[in-house]
Amino acid sequence: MKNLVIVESPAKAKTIEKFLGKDYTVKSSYGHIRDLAKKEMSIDVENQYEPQYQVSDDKRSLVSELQKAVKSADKVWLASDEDREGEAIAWHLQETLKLNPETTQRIVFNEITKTAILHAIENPRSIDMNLVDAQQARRVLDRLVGYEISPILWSKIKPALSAGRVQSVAVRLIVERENEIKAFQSKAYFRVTAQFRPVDGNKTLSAELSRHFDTEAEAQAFLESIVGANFKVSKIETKPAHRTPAPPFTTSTLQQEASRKLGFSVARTMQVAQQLYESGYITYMRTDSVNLSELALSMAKKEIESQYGAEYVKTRRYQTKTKGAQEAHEAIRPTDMTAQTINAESAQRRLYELIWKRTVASQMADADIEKTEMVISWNSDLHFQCSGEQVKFDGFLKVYMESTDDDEPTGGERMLPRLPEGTLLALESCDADEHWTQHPPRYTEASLVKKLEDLGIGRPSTYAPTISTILKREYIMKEDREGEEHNCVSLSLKGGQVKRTEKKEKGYAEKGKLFPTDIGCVVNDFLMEHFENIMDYNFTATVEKDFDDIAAGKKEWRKVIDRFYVPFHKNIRQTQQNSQRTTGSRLLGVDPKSGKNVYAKIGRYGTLVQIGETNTDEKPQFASMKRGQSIETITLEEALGLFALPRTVGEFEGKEVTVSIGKFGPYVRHNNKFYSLGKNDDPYDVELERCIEIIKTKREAEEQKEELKKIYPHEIGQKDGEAVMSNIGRFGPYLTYKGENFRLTKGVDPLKLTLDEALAIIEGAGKRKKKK
DNA sequence: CAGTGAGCGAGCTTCCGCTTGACTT
Repeated sequence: MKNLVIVESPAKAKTIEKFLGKDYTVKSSYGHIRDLAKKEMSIDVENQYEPQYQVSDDKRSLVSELQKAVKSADKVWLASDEDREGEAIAWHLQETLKLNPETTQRIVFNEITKTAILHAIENPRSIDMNLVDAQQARRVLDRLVGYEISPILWSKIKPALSAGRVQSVAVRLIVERENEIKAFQSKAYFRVTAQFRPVDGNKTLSAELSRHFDTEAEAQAFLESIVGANFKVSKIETKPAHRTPAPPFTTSTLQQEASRKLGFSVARTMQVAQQLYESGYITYMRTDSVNLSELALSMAKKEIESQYGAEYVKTRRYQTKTKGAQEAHEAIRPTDMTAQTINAESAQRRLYELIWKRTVASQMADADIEKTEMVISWNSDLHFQCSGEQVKFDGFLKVYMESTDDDEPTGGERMLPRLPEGTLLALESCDADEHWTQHPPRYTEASLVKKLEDLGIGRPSTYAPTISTILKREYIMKEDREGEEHNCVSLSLKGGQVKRTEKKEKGYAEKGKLFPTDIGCVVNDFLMEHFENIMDYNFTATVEKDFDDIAAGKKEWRKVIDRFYVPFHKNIRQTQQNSQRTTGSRLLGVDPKSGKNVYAKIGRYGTLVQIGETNTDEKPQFASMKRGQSIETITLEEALGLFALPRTVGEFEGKEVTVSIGKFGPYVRHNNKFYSLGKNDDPYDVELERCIEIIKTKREAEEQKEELKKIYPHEIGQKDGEAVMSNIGRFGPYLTYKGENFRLTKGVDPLKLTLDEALAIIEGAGKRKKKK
């Protein structure tokens, strides 16, 4: 072996190996190989913030494998990504593998094409320590912030909470949006639409009044005022317009569109995209760049020409405008543009088709549109207006149209009849319909990602994990909510008469929206009070400027960190000493039975209600809140209802049946045995019948288990004097041979396996193990 | 396995950004 190339991703390694030929071996580092140790701070604050790096446990065998490869290579090429993290990965590799900086080649390419790679090989450089230092500053800052603030939350609010530069701001966005919604006052208004017909024609025309009315009386008066009025077209204007396609996908725009068009969660999009990437269908899916390689541009051009004709081609080179973008990769695109679809399972196929359409459309001509605006007047200051549009040349619209985040579906644009100015119109009907103003929309996972990206917070590889972190910490919840119901009045003018009807209407339902929890709100308030600068939406942008200066060699990373850390750490010490324990406590009222106060607050294990005072001789009573209850909305009655557990539901087989909630959730207790309640059972109103059903089901399952115990472990046969056994475990059936376990694929009946079949499975699994 | 919430004090929790395969009984 002459040349060893190390890249970050194994799929990338496979592709590159094909381009480079047999003189090159390409291996992957699987991302970072070293990091600050997880257990403690691992930053020597006293000694210039010296970081203490450590090869992570799961990377140990990989590192020794790389070490071996290095020994048998003449030359090592470090080909990690061309960005801050990639440069650091190269440096960590150089340090860990003890490579000689003099002879080690650092190469970069931001597209995986043969020309780009060969060009890179011809232009090696050495590691850029300024860029590495920028990464070290980023890493150290994030560790200091996360590991110094989190313990304060443990002592002041609740154990196992966390804070960080990215996650805490994400929670803040959701909490603040919820506060806006709470402060929002929905107001009724009347929208007036009218149907006209040209006096000497028969095609009707729908138009909207230029203003809304606040009250029914105003709307009524208006409708009465236009009875018998003479309407005419006072203005008609036709204007040409263009529409341009959206740029190719980045991680964040892919997540947004897959959410809107396919209903995918952010995590699901990334999981499916990873499968497409590993199968070679698309380029790398974690990118902030909208750039397409020259190869991609020409492939797209050819494909559009042959499918739609040359007039549909427009080669476009997009500029990335995202704050803090590092552009180490191409945009997300199909590797083969001639494949409009692929033969794969539904989710992969649909996501692929979305990527294909978006990429191809981005290289297509503008759509030419003709917009028509019409104004209808009568003897009044007000007027009716309508607009229409006609597509003259569809261009990219033939392939793809981006969706929007608006909850309100926009009416399809229609064509207007060409009526000359002065045309007299007859009023067919006019309706004034009551509507209610909508509160600002809550974030979806995807719209939160968009907001974070706009603020320059987080990276393509962390958007999905950030959302799952704040969900896991229970700072936020993902939920559906019905639209608010309103009584809506409709006034309809027809034949000179106004008719009034009234009906209940629901606002737009919200699906998969992000709501803050009590804990999320309390933690957010605490952080806003004590760590305002970290919570500032511009904090990341500000430190990124410093990182850029470090990368440019204008600042020293340790000094940048010192300037941040000294005041930050002082604040940490003061907050730990001076701030009160925060529980978000709210007084609900007085318990009529005992005359004691009832509170709702956060405890060590979640939200709870309490009767009586703490810090008195008499111990207060506690009860956990139910799902869906919150400190802010729970009523005194609901709170008192929570003390109904443990509850006796009746008798079964001569023994009492009680229901309560334990450490592991709600349970039924009978004859000193415990049975977990189902997901949909409410311990506060579950009935005896259902409890007995649960008890019987569990008994049956146990009997079945006993039966299985009689059959297993089952000996299939012997080989080399050792038994081949099958057994049933927690994760399904498996085989045992020579002290090792082998999993069976679904649907295989271990009792029907022959010895030869079993040995084949064992051998197959053994091979896979060796490969690693 | 089937409280816990006060207080005592042991030992635990925690960040962001790169990248995939774990493989249990």
